[in-house]
Amino acid sequence: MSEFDEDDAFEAAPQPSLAQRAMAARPMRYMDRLNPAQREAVEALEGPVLMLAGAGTGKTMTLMARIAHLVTLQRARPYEILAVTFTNKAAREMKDRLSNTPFRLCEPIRWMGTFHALSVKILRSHAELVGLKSNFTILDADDQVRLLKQLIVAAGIDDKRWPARALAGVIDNWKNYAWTPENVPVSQASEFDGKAVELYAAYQDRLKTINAADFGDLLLHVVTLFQQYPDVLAQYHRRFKYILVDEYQDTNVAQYLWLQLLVGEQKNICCVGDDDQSIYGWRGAEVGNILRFEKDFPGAKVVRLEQNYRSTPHILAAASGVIDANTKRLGKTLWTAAEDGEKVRLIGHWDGEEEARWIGEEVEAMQHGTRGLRPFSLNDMAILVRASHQMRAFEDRFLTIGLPYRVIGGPRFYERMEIRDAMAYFRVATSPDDDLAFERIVNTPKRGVGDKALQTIQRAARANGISLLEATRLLVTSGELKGKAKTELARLVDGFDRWQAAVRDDRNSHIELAEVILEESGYTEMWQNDKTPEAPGRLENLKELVKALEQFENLQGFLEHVALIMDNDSDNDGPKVSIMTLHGAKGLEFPAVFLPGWEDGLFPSQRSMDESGLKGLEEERRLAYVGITRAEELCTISFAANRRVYGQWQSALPSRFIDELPEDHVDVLTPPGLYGGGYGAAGMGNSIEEKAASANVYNSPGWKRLQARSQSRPMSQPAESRTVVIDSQAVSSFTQGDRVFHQKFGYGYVMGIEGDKLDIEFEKAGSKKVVARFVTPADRVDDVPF
DNA sequence: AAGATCAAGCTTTTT
DNA sequence: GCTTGATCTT
Repeated sequence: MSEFDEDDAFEAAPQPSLAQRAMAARPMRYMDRLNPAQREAVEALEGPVLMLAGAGTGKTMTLMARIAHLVTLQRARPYEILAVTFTNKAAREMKDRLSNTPFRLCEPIRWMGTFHALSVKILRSHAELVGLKSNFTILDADDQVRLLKQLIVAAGIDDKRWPARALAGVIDNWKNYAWTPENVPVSQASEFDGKAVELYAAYQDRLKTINAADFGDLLLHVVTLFQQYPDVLAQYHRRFKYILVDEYQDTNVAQYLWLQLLVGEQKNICCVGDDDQSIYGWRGAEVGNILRFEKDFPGAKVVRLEQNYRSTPHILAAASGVIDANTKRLGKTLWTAAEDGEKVRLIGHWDGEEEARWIGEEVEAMQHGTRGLRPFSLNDMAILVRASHQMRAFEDRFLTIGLPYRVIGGPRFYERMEIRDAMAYFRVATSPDDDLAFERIVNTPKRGVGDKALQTIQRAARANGISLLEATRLLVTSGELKGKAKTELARLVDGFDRWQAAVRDDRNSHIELAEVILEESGYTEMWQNDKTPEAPGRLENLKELVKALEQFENLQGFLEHVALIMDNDSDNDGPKVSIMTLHGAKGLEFPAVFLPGWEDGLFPSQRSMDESGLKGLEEERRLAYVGITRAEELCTISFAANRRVYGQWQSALPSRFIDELPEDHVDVLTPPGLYGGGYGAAGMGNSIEEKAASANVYNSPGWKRLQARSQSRPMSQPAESRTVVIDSQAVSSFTQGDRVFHQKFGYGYVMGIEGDKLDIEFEKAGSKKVVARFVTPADRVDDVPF
């Protein structure tokens, strides 16, 4: 891979690059945009620096200016800088922005990426030293659990009582602490019925034989590599003159060690973070790392960025009010020069559906400008939820009213069955020892291989110490397999021989190769013969998969990308409102933000509080802080009295965080469901009091205060009625009884037509009212909308 | 061995 | 309520 080319330059003397000379002509323009604190952070190049950067204080810009400064002053060449980010998104964004004005580094910072991505890069060069081959595959959580399950069963443990997922959790956690099986402290011995350490060791063994690493291993292996091979570490010390770390508050112990090892004598490390935005404690992140920085690096310079350029004063004040309730903080005071703007809006709803309905209408209204607000593009609006299952209510609603949306971080492209299958083929082709992948596709498409045949193969593999693929080859030639399974498997082994040879021969186009594999294996054919409504979509996805290959040099590079980078960046067509989790929203900003589901138990999440007590609650509070500070101009918080959980109705109290919002900065909107905003309440005979009593909701301090506030204010107008733009052509192209197809609901029949909506009885999803243009006649499923 | 029917567990967050 | 995995039936 080309990334490794500069290894040749490992020991070369620094030469001013073209980029540097270009910069010298127009020196340090990036400095012009910085405020004094930011400038201070940029200019403190030598020695350890901690940059405490509050939300929206221009952290990324400062970080990039620092990189530009290092290069301009020729302290380091771009490849001598190690820049670690927490997400791939952040890495990509920085790379993009660094290639533009005013930074304009023509030469990219090659060593910029997540801990995991950088670890892979390091491990590919030294895999043998940690017991892997350089073409090792990266297992995702799913593979990991499947492998562990095999080991649990093999150990004669009841996997019902001791589920593999739980063990995976334990092992992940240990890896977060960089504990190898030998290093797990005795205090942990009782985990998983006292079998965890033993199973962990077996798991690590197994990973080596199938030439694979899980996510935790990527960090762990680098740490052990550096600990055991000082000469290797010394190479990297010589290379990396400066280290920058983003989101330092999110680092776990393993990452902390990773950094400690990599920092050279000069301690040129700059860590950027915000303790108030530490929201990954559950994943092993240690806020302690950032709190302890000055102890770890005596003489460290600490710079605080406190001027916020993102949000209005009301929004900042609301966020501060919430986060102030936390106890352990380094302490920052955000301020802004911006004008007042709108207060944070707060609204209660009867149930989750009404909340979704209201937000849907509000989003539509805001597109055109409502309540004296400016119009907002859909791209400028986002709905941030605590847990991903909350997304469904919005998806359903938006689909029904035809509001374009995009789900960020939802079920991902690569997690789909067909993509995982296809990748399993690619994995075996590039890494023949990958038994897990082989197992996945050995009978997909159906090759007449059942439990019995598979067990025979596994036994042969274990007996001879070979991979499943080799074992299959053995059994096919020895004639131990019979019938359909024999001929089909012979073909499969044959196929892999050819494909593996093709992988090794780099004259081949990997794109064509991928197509050949999917074709010759019969995988594409399998879906072509499939008559279920999903089949066309799956074929479409496979095409997209092959198309995605274009951006990579080879199959392995692609597999690595998919394993590490889990986003589907595809849809940029037309404005859409975003739906994502609060965690997924970190680092993003939107002019208008909706924060639904502020109910105790949901947010703060009951589970967090049960498992981690006050610590958990404070992390939830930081999450609330992150949510509010995503908003630039308008922030709307809402809660529902009732919500369906597990299909069961449950009522909840408004979140305790609502009580923490400072009154002066909040505008209480009248709950439409309770005060005649349109749905439910009017004319149904059940008074507000009855509803309140039955739900036992409105006795909380939060609700009482809410009522007190709303009485002192004029009721705001219900969202003005809009004329719906009807695509009459689309409606009229359907008649009752038509068979239709819908992207989400599948096939169904038109039962009636109402305005621009069709009343459809879906085969799977039941009866729904759906906007006509989201439906296609069933005989034309090829050109589905979206 | 493949398809069908039934039960359980799930809903925190992600590299 | 939904999906996944396990068991049953052909």
